[in-house]
Amino acid sequence: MVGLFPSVTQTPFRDMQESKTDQAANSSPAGQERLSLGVEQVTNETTVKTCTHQIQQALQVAQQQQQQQQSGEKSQKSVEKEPETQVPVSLAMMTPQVITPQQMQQILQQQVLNPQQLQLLLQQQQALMLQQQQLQEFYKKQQDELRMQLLQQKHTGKPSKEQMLAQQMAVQQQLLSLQQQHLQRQGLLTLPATALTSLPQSLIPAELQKLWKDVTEVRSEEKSSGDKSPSSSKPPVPNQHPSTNGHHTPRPIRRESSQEAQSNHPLYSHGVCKWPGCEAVLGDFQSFLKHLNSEHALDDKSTAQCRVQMQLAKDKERLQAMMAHLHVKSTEPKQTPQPVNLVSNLTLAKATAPKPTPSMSLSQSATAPSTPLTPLPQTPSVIIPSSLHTVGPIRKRYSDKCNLAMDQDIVQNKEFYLSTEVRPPFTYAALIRQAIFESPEKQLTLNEIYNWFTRTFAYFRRNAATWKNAVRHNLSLHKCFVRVENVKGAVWTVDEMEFQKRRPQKITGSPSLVKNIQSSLGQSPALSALQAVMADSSLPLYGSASVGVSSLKTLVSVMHEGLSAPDHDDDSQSDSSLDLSPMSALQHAGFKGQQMEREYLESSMSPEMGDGHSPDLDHDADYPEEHEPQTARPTAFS
DNA sequence: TTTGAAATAAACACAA
DNA sequence: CTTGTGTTTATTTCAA
Repeated sequence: MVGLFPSVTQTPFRDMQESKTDQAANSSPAGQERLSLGVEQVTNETTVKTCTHQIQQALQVAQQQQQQQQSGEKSQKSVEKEPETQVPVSLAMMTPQVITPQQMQQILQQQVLNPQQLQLLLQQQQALMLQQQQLQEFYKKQQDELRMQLLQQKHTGKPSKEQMLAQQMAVQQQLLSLQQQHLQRQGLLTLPATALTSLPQSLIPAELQKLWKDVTEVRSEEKSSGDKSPSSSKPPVPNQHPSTNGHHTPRPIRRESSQEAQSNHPLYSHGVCKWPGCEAVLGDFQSFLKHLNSEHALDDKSTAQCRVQMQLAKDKERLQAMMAHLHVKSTEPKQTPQPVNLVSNLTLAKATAPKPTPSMSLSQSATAPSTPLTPLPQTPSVIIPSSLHTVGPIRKRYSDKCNLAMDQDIVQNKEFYLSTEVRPPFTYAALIRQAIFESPEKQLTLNEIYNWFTRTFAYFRRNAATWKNAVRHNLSLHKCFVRVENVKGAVWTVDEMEFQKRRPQKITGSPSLVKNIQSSLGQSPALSALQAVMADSSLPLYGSASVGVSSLKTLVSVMHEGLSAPDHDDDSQSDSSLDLSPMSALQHAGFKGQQMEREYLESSMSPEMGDGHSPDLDHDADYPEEHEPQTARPTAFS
């Protein structure tokens, strides 16, 4: 892809093309972060290893802050914003944050952290350690189970890394919910004092307590002497992790309570305080506020509880990252960075594809959220960030040859395609054919074909002018598409004979990939699409996950808008609601050879095939026709 | 290096 | 005149 960049030159349409190319090229800084997600992140042990790293990060952050403060600039903003949102969070994505006392001591000695930061670190540490303990238990248990299952599989079939990962993923999922239940049941954290006593010695020596004490003392001093904390002057940052380095974990809550005018307080619902483990019943909102201020004020306990919640969130993100990881690299764990070179990434992705992935079922189900195996509704959203850049032309598609595979793919990955702007790995011709086949009458008007595209693929909700043109072009170009005139106008049908005729001609896409499909039909081309997408993606998946998918999405679309110039319509929103109805009926009842043949014989040009069919092609019209006051006219230049 | 298929862009015709 | 539809041509990219 990149390779083509410099070569694009002489055409009169260069402008447009370049803009496209830019999009593609833009996606280059890809997977630096991605690489850091190793297989081992599932295991708990690694968390310890990374402590040092974390500390270093923390130090850096702290130093940064110090410099800023010293430089006399109004540092509040940056102090609060930058470190909180950037460094630590992405860091946190990787591992739970646990700091050894020694490290803590070191920080203290270096005095790069202010007391508040220290306090937070400590609190965080405590909460996390507690949690880690619990986690460890679960992990152990689950991993044992895993082992058992794998052993069993060894007898029945070949186990694969992917399967294992999938299971780990499932485990992680389970874990998350278990964790939540667990913690909530316990009223999470009667902490920290009680918790401290039960923590593993290796992690929680008296030393730490001492440090803690020091810190709290300092803090109270500061407090009394006039706390000019950022929080007092700064508007709250929504969605911000009060995390890692953050001053004032409880800040958001406090602010909320003071500002709160509406009663849709996130911590207040149906007369019950939703503070973790609280559940206090409070008649009205006022008393809730009082309760909030008195019971959940800025204290150690609250802080720790916040930490835990944060950790839960992080774990959730971790899970998502894992899932994303599995999508991308299900064939090859070591698909390394190559951040710039899309080509090599793509090649790599392709190169790995041949290896028949026995676990296709995994990726399949993973990409199809509707599948029982992966009930996680957010599945697509994990992928969204990367796929947001409308992936440019991936010249790796399944030819029409793999009709069956394609059908299956589309069906099985319907939600995936619907929610993710991945280019479907099929040719326009194949897609058009599919669209027509899915219609009850095996015929569609042009507009209905358009609708099918937008309805079925998120990808085709952009650049309408482009792909619509392509659709028309394909309809005209290929003999296999027959225009039939009827009362209502013209509809398009598929001449399957013709279609079959051209099939053997060629197979686009890597042969091995195709072979793969042929050999096991259940496989998911979406995987390859995904791979391509991920390879193309410029978004550091992990860094981004910490930002939050939705905000990221916004960000990316902004980027996208800024870069990709001329044509795209914003028609996509409304129809995200549309649902499975037409698709579920889509077990297209095979091809009626005779019908098509007849039409074929009548020659592709005969107007008035009559038949009066198409009584109701309007199953398309049921859909809120999203978009499209949009002009199909090229707006790019004039 | 050649070649064919597909994607993309665009010009043009024509009817509503 | 605009828009949607349909046809055609040219160019580019990719993979065999």
